[in-house]
Amino acid sequence: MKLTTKGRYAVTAMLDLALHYGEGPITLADIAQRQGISLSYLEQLFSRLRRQSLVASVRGPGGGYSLGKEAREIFIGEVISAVDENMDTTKCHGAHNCQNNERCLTHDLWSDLSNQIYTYLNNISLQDLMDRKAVREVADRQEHGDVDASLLDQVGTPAGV
Amino acid sequence: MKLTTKGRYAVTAMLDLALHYGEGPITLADIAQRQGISLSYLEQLFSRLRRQSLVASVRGPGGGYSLGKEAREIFIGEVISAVDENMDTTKCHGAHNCQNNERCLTHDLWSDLSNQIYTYLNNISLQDLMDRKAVREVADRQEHGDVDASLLDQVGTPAGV
DNA sequence: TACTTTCCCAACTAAAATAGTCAAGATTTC
DNA sequence: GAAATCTTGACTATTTTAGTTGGGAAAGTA
Ligand code: FES
Ligand code: FES
Repeated sequence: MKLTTKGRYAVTAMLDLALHYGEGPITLADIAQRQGISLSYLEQLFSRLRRQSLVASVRGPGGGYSLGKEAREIFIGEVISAVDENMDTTKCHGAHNCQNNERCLTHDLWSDLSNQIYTYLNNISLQDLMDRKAVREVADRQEHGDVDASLLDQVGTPAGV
Repeated sequence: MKLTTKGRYAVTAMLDLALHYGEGPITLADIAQRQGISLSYLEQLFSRLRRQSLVASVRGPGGGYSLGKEAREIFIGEVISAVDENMDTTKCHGAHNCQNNERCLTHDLWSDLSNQIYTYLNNISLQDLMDRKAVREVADRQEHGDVDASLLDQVGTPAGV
Protein backbone atom coordinates (compact mmCIF):
# COMPACT_ATOMS: atom_id res chain seq x y z
CA MET A 1 0.00 0.00 0.00
CA LYS A 2 0.92 3.59 -0.34
CA LEU A 3 -0.29 5.70 2.52
CA THR A 4 1.23 9.13 2.31
CA THR A 5 0.14 12.62 3.23
CA LYS A 6 -1.74 12.72 -0.05
CA GLY A 7 -4.20 10.12 1.16
CA ARG A 8 -4.24 11.52 4.67
CA TYR A 9 -4.93 15.06 3.49
CA ALA A 10 -7.68 13.83 1.19
CA VAL A 11 -9.47 12.05 4.01
CA THR A 12 -8.98 14.99 6.36
CA ALA A 13 -10.33 17.43 3.80
CA MET A 14 -13.33 15.23 3.03
CA LEU A 15 -14.06 14.95 6.71
CA ASP A 16 -13.84 18.70 7.07
CA LEU A 17 -16.33 18.99 4.23
CA ALA A 18 -18.65 16.51 5.90
CA LEU A 19 -18.43 18.33 9.22
CA HIS A 20 -19.50 21.57 7.58
CA TYR A 21 -22.31 20.06 5.61
CA GLY A 22 -25.34 22.33 5.50
CA GLU A 23 -23.31 25.57 5.43
CA GLY A 24 -23.42 25.67 1.66
CA PRO A 25 -20.32 25.19 -0.48
CA ILE A 26 -17.05 25.25 1.44
CA THR A 27 -14.04 26.91 -0.16
CA LEU A 28 -10.70 25.19 -0.37
CA ALA A 29 -9.21 28.26 1.29
CA ASP A 30 -11.30 27.51 4.39
CA ILE A 31 -10.24 23.89 4.46
CA ALA A 32 -6.62 24.83 3.90
CA GLN A 33 -6.81 27.24 6.82
CA ARG A 34 -8.58 24.89 9.21
CA GLN A 35 -6.61 21.77 8.43
CA GLY A 36 -3.24 23.33 7.75
CA ILE A 37 -2.90 22.06 4.20
CA SER A 38 -1.46 23.99 1.28
CA LEU A 39 -4.18 25.45 -0.92
CA SER A 40 -2.54 24.52 -4.21
CA TYR A 41 -2.00 21.01 -3.00
CA LEU A 42 -5.64 20.74 -2.03
CA GLU A 43 -6.60 21.88 -5.51
CA GLN A 44 -4.69 18.95 -6.96
CA LEU A 45 -6.37 16.52 -4.61
CA PHE A 46 -9.86 17.88 -5.20
CA SER A 47 -9.37 17.65 -8.91
CA ARG A 48 -9.10 13.90 -8.46
CA LEU A 49 -11.89 13.70 -5.91
CA ARG A 50 -14.19 15.51 -8.29
CA ARG A 51 -13.38 13.16 -11.15
CA GLN A 52 -14.54 10.32 -8.90
CA SER A 53 -17.70 12.27 -8.04
CA LEU A 54 -16.76 12.25 -4.39
CA VAL A 55 -17.22 16.01 -4.29
CA ALA A 56 -19.25 18.51 -6.30
CA SER A 57 -18.07 22.03 -7.07
CA VAL A 58 -19.60 25.46 -7.59
CA ARG A 59 -17.54 28.23 -9.12
CA GLY A 60 -17.55 31.92 -8.52
CA PRO A 61 -18.14 33.98 -5.37
CA GLY A 62 -20.01 32.00 -2.75
CA GLY A 63 -18.88 28.84 -4.47
CA GLY A 64 -16.79 25.98 -3.18
CA TYR A 65 -17.09 22.26 -2.71
CA SER A 66 -19.62 19.97 -1.14
CA LEU A 67 -19.84 16.21 -0.74
CA GLY A 68 -20.79 14.32 -3.88
CA LYS A 69 -23.03 11.99 -1.91
CA GLU A 70 -24.06 11.52 1.69
CA ALA A 71 -21.38 11.16 4.32
CA ARG A 72 -22.85 7.78 5.15
CA GLU A 73 -22.14 6.61 1.61
CA ILE A 74 -18.55 7.80 1.26
CA PHE A 75 -15.98 5.33 2.48
CA ILE A 76 -12.41 6.07 3.44
CA GLY A 77 -11.08 3.52 0.99
CA GLU A 78 -12.73 5.34 -1.88
CA VAL A 79 -11.14 8.62 -0.90
CA ILE A 80 -7.67 7.16 -0.62
CA SER A 81 -8.01 5.28 -3.88
CA ALA A 82 -9.16 8.45 -5.61
CA VAL A 83 -5.95 10.30 -4.84
CA ASP A 84 -3.42 7.58 -4.13
CA GLU A 85 -4.18 5.28 -7.02
CA ASN A 86 -3.89 1.92 -5.31
CA MET A 87 -3.87 0.29 -1.92
CA ASP A 88 -2.39 -2.89 -3.30
CA THR A 89 0.63 -4.26 -1.49
CA THR A 90 1.66 -6.90 -4.02
CA LYS A 91 4.69 -6.17 -6.16
CA CYS A 92 3.02 -7.57 -9.29
CA HIS A 93 -0.19 -5.58 -8.74
CA GLY A 94 -2.24 -8.72 -8.93
CA ALA A 95 -0.65 -10.15 -12.05
CA HIS A 96 1.12 -13.09 -10.34
CA ASN A 97 4.23 -12.48 -12.38
CA CYS A 98 6.77 -10.74 -10.25
CA GLN A 99 9.37 -13.49 -10.45
CA ASN A 100 10.28 -14.49 -14.00
CA ASN A 101 6.71 -14.10 -15.09
CA GLU A 102 5.55 -16.50 -12.40
CA ARG A 103 4.09 -16.11 -8.96
CA CYS A 104 6.64 -15.31 -6.27
CA LEU A 105 6.77 -17.06 -2.91
CA THR A 106 4.93 -14.36 -1.05
CA HIS A 107 2.28 -13.17 -3.48
CA ASP A 108 -0.65 -14.52 -1.50
CA LEU A 109 0.58 -12.97 1.70
CA TRP A 110 0.58 -9.48 0.22
CA SER A 111 -2.61 -10.13 -1.60
CA ASP A 112 -4.34 -11.16 1.62
CA LEU A 113 -2.92 -8.17 3.43
CA SER A 114 -4.25 -5.87 0.72
CA ASN A 115 -7.70 -7.37 1.07
CA GLN A 116 -7.50 -6.92 4.81
CA ILE A 117 -6.68 -3.24 4.50
CA TYR A 118 -9.13 -2.71 1.71
CA THR A 119 -11.98 -4.27 3.67
CA TYR A 120 -11.14 -2.29 6.77
CA LEU A 121 -11.04 1.08 5.05
CA ASN A 122 -14.10 0.40 2.95
CA ASN A 123 -16.22 -0.25 5.98
CA ILE A 124 -15.61 3.12 7.56
CA SER A 125 -17.68 5.99 6.21
CA LEU A 126 -17.19 9.70 6.73
CA GLN A 127 -20.32 9.58 8.87
CA ASP A 128 -18.72 6.94 11.09
CA LEU A 129 -15.76 9.24 11.63
CA MET A 130 -18.02 12.21 12.37
CA ASP A 131 -19.77 10.18 15.04
CA ARG A 132 -16.54 9.60 16.93
CA LYS A 133 -16.11 11.65 20.05
CA ALA A 134 -12.43 12.39 19.44
CA VAL A 135 -13.20 13.75 15.99
CA ARG A 136 -15.94 16.01 17.35
CA GLU A 137 -13.52 17.38 19.90
CA VAL A 138 -10.87 18.25 17.36
CA ALA A 139 -13.51 19.76 15.08
CA ASP A 140 -14.76 21.95 17.93
CA ARG A 141 -11.25 23.13 18.63
CA GLN A 142 -10.80 24.08 14.98
CA GLU A 143 -14.21 25.75 14.89
CA HIS A 144 -13.70 28.06 17.80
CA GLY A 145 -10.73 29.71 16.22
CA ASP A 146 -8.89 28.28 19.20
CA VAL A 147 -5.76 29.53 17.62
CA ASP A 148 -2.43 29.52 19.39
CA ALA A 149 0.86 31.15 18.49
CA SER A 150 2.18 28.15 16.64
CA LEU A 151 -0.80 28.22 14.29
CA LEU A 152 -0.25 31.86 13.45
CA ASP A 153 3.35 31.10 12.76
CA GLN A 154 2.60 28.23 10.46
CA VAL A 155 -0.29 29.58 8.43
CA GLY A 156 0.88 33.14 8.15
CA THR A 157 -1.15 35.99 9.60
CA PRO A 158 -2.86 38.37 7.19
CA ALA A 159 -2.06 41.74 8.73
CA GLY A 160 -4.95 43.23 10.63
CA VAL A 161 -7.34 40.30 10.36
CA MET B 1 2.93 2.11 6.69
CA LYS B 2 5.83 1.61 4.39
CA LEU B 3 5.62 -1.61 2.44
CA THR B 4 8.26 -1.61 -0.25
CA THR B 5 10.40 -4.22 -1.95
CA LYS B 6 12.71 -3.99 1.04
CA GLY B 7 10.11 -5.56 3.31
CA ARG B 8 8.90 -7.93 0.62
CA TYR B 9 12.40 -9.16 -0.13
CA ALA B 10 13.14 -9.63 3.54
CA VAL B 11 10.08 -11.81 4.06
CA THR B 12 10.76 -13.74 0.86
CA ALA B 13 14.36 -14.36 1.87
CA MET B 14 13.39 -15.44 5.37
CA LEU B 15 10.83 -17.81 3.94
CA ASP B 16 13.44 -19.25 1.60
CA LEU B 17 15.65 -19.77 4.60
CA ALA B 18 12.83 -21.49 6.46
CA LEU B 19 12.06 -23.74 3.51
CA HIS B 20 15.67 -24.92 3.39
CA TYR B 21 15.97 -25.46 7.08
CA GLY B 22 17.97 -28.61 7.87
CA GLU B 23 20.33 -28.25 4.90
CA GLY B 24 22.87 -26.40 7.01
CA PRO B 25 23.67 -22.74 6.49
CA ILE B 26 22.26 -21.23 3.30
CA THR B 27 24.37 -18.73 1.39
CA LEU B 28 22.98 -15.41 0.31
CA ALA B 29 24.13 -16.27 -3.19
CA ASP B 30 21.70 -19.19 -3.20
CA ILE B 31 18.83 -17.05 -2.01
CA ALA B 32 19.68 -14.34 -4.49
CA GLN B 33 19.63 -16.91 -7.28
CA ARG B 34 16.42 -18.62 -6.25
CA GLN B 35 14.42 -15.52 -5.41
CA GLY B 36 15.83 -13.17 -8.02
CA ILE B 37 17.14 -10.61 -5.55
CA SER B 38 20.40 -8.70 -5.86
CA LEU B 39 23.12 -10.20 -3.68
CA SER B 40 24.44 -6.89 -2.39
CA TYR B 41 20.95 -5.78 -1.54
CA LEU B 42 20.36 -8.99 0.38
CA GLU B 43 23.52 -8.33 2.31
CA GLN B 44 22.13 -5.04 3.49
CA LEU B 45 18.87 -6.63 4.54
CA PHE B 46 20.50 -9.52 6.37
CA SER B 47 22.70 -7.13 8.23
CA ARG B 48 19.53 -5.76 9.82
CA LEU B 49 17.91 -9.13 10.28
CA ARG B 50 20.98 -10.36 12.10
CA ARG B 51 21.00 -7.36 14.44
CA GLN B 52 17.46 -8.35 15.43
CA SER B 53 18.58 -11.96 15.92
CA LEU B 54 16.12 -13.13 13.29
CA VAL B 55 18.96 -14.94 11.54
CA ALA B 56 22.29 -16.41 12.61
CA SER B 57 25.38 -16.40 10.42
CA VAL B 58 28.43 -18.60 9.87
CA ARG B 59 31.38 -17.27 7.92
CA GLY B 60 33.78 -19.00 5.63
CA PRO B 61 33.30 -21.78 3.11
CA GLY B 62 30.25 -23.87 3.91
CA GLY B 63 28.92 -20.93 5.86
CA GLY B 64 25.79 -18.93 5.34
CA TYR B 65 22.68 -17.97 7.23
CA SER B 66 20.08 -19.89 9.18
CA LEU B 67 16.99 -18.86 11.10
CA GLY B 68 17.66 -17.25 14.46
CA LYS B 69 14.74 -19.12 16.03
CA GLU B 70 12.12 -21.59 14.94
CA ALA B 71 9.97 -20.77 11.94
CA ARG B 72 6.97 -21.05 14.23
CA GLU B 73 8.31 -18.24 16.35
CA ILE B 74 9.21 -15.75 13.64
CA PHE B 75 6.36 -13.47 12.64
CA ILE B 76 6.08 -11.53 9.42
CA GLY B 77 5.63 -8.27 11.29
CA GLU B 78 8.99 -8.73 12.99
CA VAL B 79 10.74 -9.26 9.70
CA ILE B 80 9.24 -6.18 8.10
CA SER B 81 9.94 -4.05 11.14
CA ALA B 82 13.53 -5.21 11.16
CA VAL B 83 14.23 -3.83 7.69
CA ASP B 84 11.52 -1.24 7.14
CA GLU B 85 11.67 0.53 10.47
CA ASN B 86 7.98 1.14 11.10
CA MET B 87 4.53 0.03 10.05
CA ASP B 88 2.91 3.09 11.54
CA THR B 89 0.49 4.96 9.30
CA THR B 90 0.02 8.06 11.43
CA LYS B 91 1.71 11.23 10.32
CA CYS B 92 2.75 12.14 13.84
CA HIS B 93 4.13 8.67 14.59
CA GLY B 94 1.98 8.37 17.66
CA ALA B 95 2.76 11.79 19.10
CA HIS B 96 -0.69 13.34 18.56
CA ASN B 97 0.86 16.56 17.36
CA CYS B 98 0.66 16.73 13.61
CA GLN B 99 -1.49 19.85 13.49
CA ASN B 100 -0.07 22.80 15.41
CA ASN B 101 1.16 20.51 18.11
CA GLU B 102 -2.31 19.10 18.59
CA ARG B 103 -4.09 16.00 17.41
CA CYS B 104 -5.37 16.21 13.84
CA LEU B 105 -8.86 15.18 12.77
CA THR B 106 -7.84 11.77 11.52
CA HIS B 107 -5.21 10.61 13.98
CA ASP B 108 -7.31 7.83 15.47
CA LEU B 109 -8.24 6.49 12.06
CA TRP B 110 -4.60 5.96 11.08
CA SER B 111 -3.73 4.73 14.50
CA ASP B 112 -6.47 2.09 14.35
CA LEU B 113 -5.42 1.12 10.85
CA SER B 114 -1.84 0.66 12.01
CA ASN B 115 -2.98 -1.61 14.81
CA GLN B 116 -5.05 -3.58 12.37
CA ILE B 117 -2.08 -4.17 10.06
CA TYR B 118 0.27 -4.78 12.93
CA THR B 119 -1.98 -7.40 14.47
CA TYR B 120 -2.53 -9.12 11.17
CA LEU B 121 1.14 -9.42 10.28
CA ASN B 122 2.18 -10.41 13.77
CA ASN B 123 -0.13 -13.37 13.77
CA ILE B 124 1.38 -15.00 10.71
CA SER B 125 4.57 -16.96 11.27
CA LEU B 126 7.02 -18.25 8.71
CA GLN B 127 5.75 -21.73 9.58
CA ASP B 128 2.22 -20.65 8.69
CA LEU B 129 3.43 -19.54 5.29
CA MET B 130 5.36 -22.77 4.75
CA ASP B 131 2.19 -24.73 5.45
CA ARG B 132 0.34 -23.03 2.65
CA LYS B 133 -0.16 -25.09 -0.48
CA ALA B 134 0.56 -22.22 -2.88
CA VAL B 135 3.87 -21.53 -1.18
CA ARG B 136 4.89 -25.18 -1.40
CA GLU B 137 4.12 -25.17 -5.10
CA VAL B 138 6.24 -22.15 -5.82
CA ALA B 139 9.04 -23.54 -3.66
CA ASP B 140 8.96 -26.79 -5.62
CA ARG B 141 9.17 -24.91 -8.88
CA GLN B 142 12.21 -23.03 -7.61
CA GLU B 143 13.76 -26.21 -6.25
CA HIS B 144 13.64 -28.24 -9.43
CA GLY B 145 15.74 -25.76 -11.29
CA ASP B 146 12.63 -25.33 -13.38
CA VAL B 147 14.42 -22.52 -15.09
CA ASP B 148 13.12 -20.86 -18.22
CA ALA B 149 14.80 -18.47 -20.59
CA SER B 150 13.56 -15.38 -18.81
CA LEU B 151 15.26 -16.48 -15.60
CA LEU B 152 18.57 -16.95 -17.34
CA ASP B 153 18.21 -13.49 -18.81
CA GLN B 154 17.51 -11.84 -15.51
CA VAL B 155 19.97 -13.49 -13.22
CA GLY B 156 22.84 -13.78 -15.62
CA THR B 157 24.19 -17.18 -16.62
CA PRO B 158 27.59 -18.19 -15.27
CA ALA B 159 29.23 -19.67 -18.37
CA GLY B 160 29.24 -23.44 -18.34
CA VAL B 161 27.17 -24.00 -15.22
C1' DT C 1 -18.81 46.08 -18.61
C1' DA C 2 -15.16 45.44 -15.15
C1' DC C 3 -13.87 43.16 -11.05
C1' DT C 4 -13.56 39.66 -7.78
C1' DT C 5 -14.01 35.19 -6.18
C1' DT C 6 -13.78 30.86 -6.73
C1' DC C 7 -12.67 26.48 -9.18
C1' DC C 8 -9.60 24.25 -12.77
C1' DC C 9 -5.37 22.56 -14.95
C1' DA C 10 -0.73 21.58 -16.42
C1' DA C 11 3.96 22.13 -15.93
C1' DC C 12 7.72 22.70 -13.01
C1' DT C 13 10.82 21.73 -8.82
C1' DA C 14 13.34 20.72 -4.34
C1' DA C 15 13.89 17.27 -1.24
C1' DA C 16 13.48 12.72 0.26
C1' DA C 17 13.15 7.81 -0.28
C1' DT C 18 14.05 3.63 -2.88
C1' DA C 19 16.63 0.24 -4.79
C1' DG C 20 20.21 -0.65 -5.56
C1' DT C 21 25.99 -0.70 -6.62
C1' DC C 22 30.81 -0.65 -5.26
C1' DA C 23 34.86 -1.27 -2.62
C1' DA C 24 37.14 -2.82 1.26
C1' DG C 25 37.63 -5.83 5.01
C1' DA C 26 37.01 -9.85 8.57
C1' DT C 27 36.53 -14.91 9.39
C1' DT C 28 36.72 -19.46 8.50
C1' DT C 29 37.80 -23.65 5.90
C1' DC C 30 40.68 -26.24 2.88
C1' DG D 1 47.64 -18.71 1.78
C1' DA D 2 43.74 -18.93 -1.32
C1' DA D 3 38.93 -19.09 -1.67
C1' DA D 4 34.38 -18.69 0.16
C1' DT D 5 31.49 -16.36 2.79
C1' DC D 6 29.79 -12.85 5.81
C1' DT D 7 30.21 -7.57 7.23
C1' DT D 8 30.30 -2.77 6.65
C1' DG D 9 30.03 1.78 4.87
C1' DA D 10 29.87 4.99 1.34
C1' DC D 11 28.18 6.12 -2.97
C1' DT D 12 24.51 6.79 -6.79
C1' DA D 13 20.67 6.77 -10.28
C1' DT D 14 15.92 6.87 -10.37
C1' DT D 15 11.50 7.58 -8.68
C1' DT D 16 8.24 9.52 -5.59
C1' DT D 17 6.58 13.01 -2.63
C1' DA D 18 4.93 17.24 -1.56
C1' DG D 19 4.52 20.71 -2.94
C1' DT D 20 4.88 25.66 -6.09
C1' DT D 21 4.01 28.57 -10.05
C1' DG D 22 1.38 30.50 -13.35
C1' DG D 23 -2.03 30.58 -16.14
C1' DG D 24 -6.93 30.17 -17.18
C1' DA D 25 -12.45 29.73 -17.02
C1' DA D 26 -16.89 30.34 -14.93
C1' DA D 27 -19.93 32.85 -12.02
C1' DG D 28 -21.60 36.37 -9.25
C1' DT D 29 -21.70 41.48 -8.09
C1' DA D 30 -21.69 46.38 -9.02
S1 FES E 1 3.71 -10.15 -5.56
FE1 FES E 1 2.45 -11.11 -7.07
S2 FES E 1 3.82 -12.53 -7.96
FE2 FES E 1 5.08 -11.58 -6.48
S1 FES F 1 -1.66 11.68 12.67
FE1 FES F 1 -1.34 11.89 14.80
S2 FES F 1 -1.98 13.93 15.16
FE2 FES F 1 -2.27 13.73 13.01
